[in-house]
Amino acid sequence: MTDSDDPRTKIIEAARSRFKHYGYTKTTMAELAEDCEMSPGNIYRYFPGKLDIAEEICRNASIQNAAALSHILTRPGRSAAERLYDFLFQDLRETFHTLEQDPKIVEMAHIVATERPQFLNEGVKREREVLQRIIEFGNASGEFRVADPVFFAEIIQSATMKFMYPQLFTSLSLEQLERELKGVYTMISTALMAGIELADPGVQALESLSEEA
Amino acid sequence: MTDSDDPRTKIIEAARSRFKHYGYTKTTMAELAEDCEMSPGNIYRYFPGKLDIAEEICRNASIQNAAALSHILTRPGRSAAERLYDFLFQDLRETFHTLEQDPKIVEMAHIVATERPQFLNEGVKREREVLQRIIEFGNASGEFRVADPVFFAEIIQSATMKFMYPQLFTSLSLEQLERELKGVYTMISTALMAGIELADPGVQALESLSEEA
DNA sequence: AGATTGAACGGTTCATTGATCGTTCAATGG
DNA sequence: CCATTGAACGATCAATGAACCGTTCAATCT
Repeated sequence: MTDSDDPRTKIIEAARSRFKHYGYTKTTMAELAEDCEMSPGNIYRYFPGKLDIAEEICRNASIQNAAALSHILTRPGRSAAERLYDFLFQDLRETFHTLEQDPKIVEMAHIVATERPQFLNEGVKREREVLQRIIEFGNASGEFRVADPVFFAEIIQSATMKFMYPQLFTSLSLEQLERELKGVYTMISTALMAGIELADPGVQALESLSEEA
Repeated sequence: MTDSDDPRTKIIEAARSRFKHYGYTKTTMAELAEDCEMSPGNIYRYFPGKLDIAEEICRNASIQNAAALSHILTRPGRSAAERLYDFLFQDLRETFHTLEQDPKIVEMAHIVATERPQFLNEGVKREREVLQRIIEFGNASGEFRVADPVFFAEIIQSATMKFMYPQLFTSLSLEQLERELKGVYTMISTALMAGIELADPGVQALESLSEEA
């Protein structure tokens, strides 16, 4: 492998292993350096700091997750609604299981999300692009009638936030989450198929509803 | 007033004032007792502990909020969709402003929610009953066609969770939250009007969708 | 000269101790 | 005899100082 010669990937791999087993805070730069057979100072030739190593590990995982989700787009013989269903449930189950079975990963993710608020947006945006393509697929096949797929993808993310970061918000079991997600999915797909006149800047039509009678 | 003679309400009022100005943790039972002109020990004749006083203050606020929301049901000349809109936006604005302008209230609410996990469910249930009646109103007027109003009220709460506890989850401005909420509202009302065959135990029909092709 | 080192720096964390606070209950008062 | 007190108890919190860790950089090596 040409990768393991690259000091950057060597550091990333050593860090991923240590962060997973001992946690981010319990891992010292000295230990990391020893694993890579270099001095602590030398790590800083490849990364600005410890947090940037964790960020890159999380980003790689997020990219891999988004890639797995994008495969839903090319599965043969599925309707747009079915692809949306697959997307939502695959994402829920995937994140639920990773967060469930190791708390050390949760710790790292939480620290990166807190210290680098912009990072979460990246991942959300990556997933939104897949959602958007599912909606456009539905529009093309005649299944959906959505005016603004970009904005509607954002709305779907708003409405399913509870299920995308499961144990951050609630302490519900996977069964309970899936039961509720099925309901939310049915509501979303019903709206998609009914044809929704939703557009991002078109808020004037709604504005009149908020006035007092 | 017959209320101010009652030691319980006297304690609640003194506590609300102190918790609001100095915070829950910074208020001591000794100070509370002094305000009520009694000994610290005597408070325990009326409340099991400090946390129970905070819980009752929060519960009163939640009940008052739910009562204000239930007034939406009797406003004259509004459609069911408009009432749903009022409900969602009134709740967002109300909680946003209280949490925004008083960090001490946020502290108290956060502690009560953490130490008494069941408490949040109470408040959610109170609001759900109002939502349910809005849906039933829409069914009766012919605007909506919802099979299971109780379950669908729960689904609306799942889909609008992001907006009901605004600053717990995101750091978005009120304007951004309202922009997204308008989108989610449009999606919900579209589904409601399209007529949704959603029922709580009816998950078999969806189950087949999750299988691989 | 560029790559690498590892000791030195300063900020943070950690354990220890002393004070404070929520809670209890034997003693007091009515 | 019941309501109320306030001192006493144990748990929690704040303050102190020491150890540790992330980061830097002058010295060293190749």
